[in-house]
Amino acid sequence: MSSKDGEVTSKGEQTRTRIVDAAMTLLEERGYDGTTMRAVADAAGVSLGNAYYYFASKEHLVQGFYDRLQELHATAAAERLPGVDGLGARFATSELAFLDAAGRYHRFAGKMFAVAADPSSPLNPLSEASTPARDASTQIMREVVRGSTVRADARVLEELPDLLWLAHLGVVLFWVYDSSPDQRRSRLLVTKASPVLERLVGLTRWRALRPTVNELLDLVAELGGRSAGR
Amino acid sequence: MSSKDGEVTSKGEQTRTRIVDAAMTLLEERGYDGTTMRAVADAAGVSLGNAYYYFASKEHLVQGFYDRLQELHATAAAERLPGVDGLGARFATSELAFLDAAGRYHRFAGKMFAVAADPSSPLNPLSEASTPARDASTQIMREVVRGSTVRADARVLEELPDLLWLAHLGVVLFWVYDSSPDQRRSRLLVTKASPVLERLVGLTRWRALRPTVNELLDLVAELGGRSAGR
DNA sequence: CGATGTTCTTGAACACGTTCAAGAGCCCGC
DNA sequence: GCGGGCTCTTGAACGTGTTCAAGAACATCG
Repeated sequence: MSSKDGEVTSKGEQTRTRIVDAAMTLLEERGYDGTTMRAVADAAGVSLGNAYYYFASKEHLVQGFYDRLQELHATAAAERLPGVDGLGARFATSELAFLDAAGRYHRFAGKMFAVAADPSSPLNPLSEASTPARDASTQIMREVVRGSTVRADARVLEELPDLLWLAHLGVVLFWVYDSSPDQRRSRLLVTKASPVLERLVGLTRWRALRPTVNELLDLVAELGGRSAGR
Repeated sequence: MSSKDGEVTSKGEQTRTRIVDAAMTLLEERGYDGTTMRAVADAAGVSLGNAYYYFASKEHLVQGFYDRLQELHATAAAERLPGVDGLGARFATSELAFLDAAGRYHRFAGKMFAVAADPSSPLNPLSEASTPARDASTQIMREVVRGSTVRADARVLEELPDLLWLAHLGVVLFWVYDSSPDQRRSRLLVTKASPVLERLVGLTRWRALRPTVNELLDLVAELGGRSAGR
């Protein structure tokens, strides 16, 4: 693949990194629209065409940012989770970690989200290209569930990480649209909703609710974690 | 407003309509990206700049399409709802009406959705510009609830139209990402989920669930129907 | 060393969404 | 009729994301 040896940073890889670094700086400085491919190329010291040699599109370039945000979330969550017990508290911890990590990028989160919402975009959370990012995210939720002392219906317990991932998407959605200062309302949502979530999960052990719970789970299972894809 | 009399179609209004018509035809024929502003202007028999006199942006133009789709949904739902009794059945009827009306545009629904997902877009369901469309949509849900024989907790009953609107957004979301032939899975979702939804609503009358239900409603109320906006 | 194929780089070009100054058409009061 | 102020219309221009043919730099093999 490379000329030299097993060294990770071939010439091309270095250029690629320079481009991503330039892009991240500009994204934070000028937002999505302000970050033109020409500006990125200039800042990275390469020609416009060269940037396209490494990244098929602006969206592919932005995915680099997206992946890094995911990492920040995973790291922060792993740091804070130990010692936290209840399911609700653990979920809240994870989500607050996300809000802290993502806060500085909130101003262009909307644009990012819009780009990601396109099913044909590589940034789409359900797309092939972001399978790693999605897996990393559900992994966090698995950790949230595993360390908790929650009791629930067995099937629910099994599906819980995926369900929490959906809840996380909901939080992200709310956060993206949150125009309150410092996104306080998003934090409010997380702290208020988490106990309710825990209570709901606990309720699934009730005999009388079993049929309804099973109906719900069947529904989720049948429609598949991979949403509506074939 | 117009030169003539109370006639609805002034010169400008006619041109505006011609442009929207051209846009809808092209959207169905060529998809979102294929529908260039130049092509729309050509098809409508006006200059490019003229199209921008009537629509501030491509997104605003597409909103014309969006509004019409909403109308089609409302009309179709109003046609089919009479005689349908249960809440689940009524919701399913409304949603299937939507799926039928929207089906032909599914191929570019993703792009539309992506554009709409941008908080700064006029197409965004929570934006100022789409207040009418949103109201029209919740109106359908009010009708779904009003005609039904559902029994539920009083507060739930009051919030139900808004909650069903959220459920509708969920259906739309699923549909957008539905790549199954003829979007069969979306229809499956609607037919399977509607009875579960009815059952859940019915459960809210249980004494034992009252605290949890109230917690949930408080949460929804506090965070506001207008999502995270101030 | 020299030839050959691969990787990397360039700048020009294209179509697009959008803006804008300029003008055409129209209506009203005089 | 005619001036003045609207509404409506135009075409050129700008900056954008993206493509592409061409060449430079480099690696590999004889």
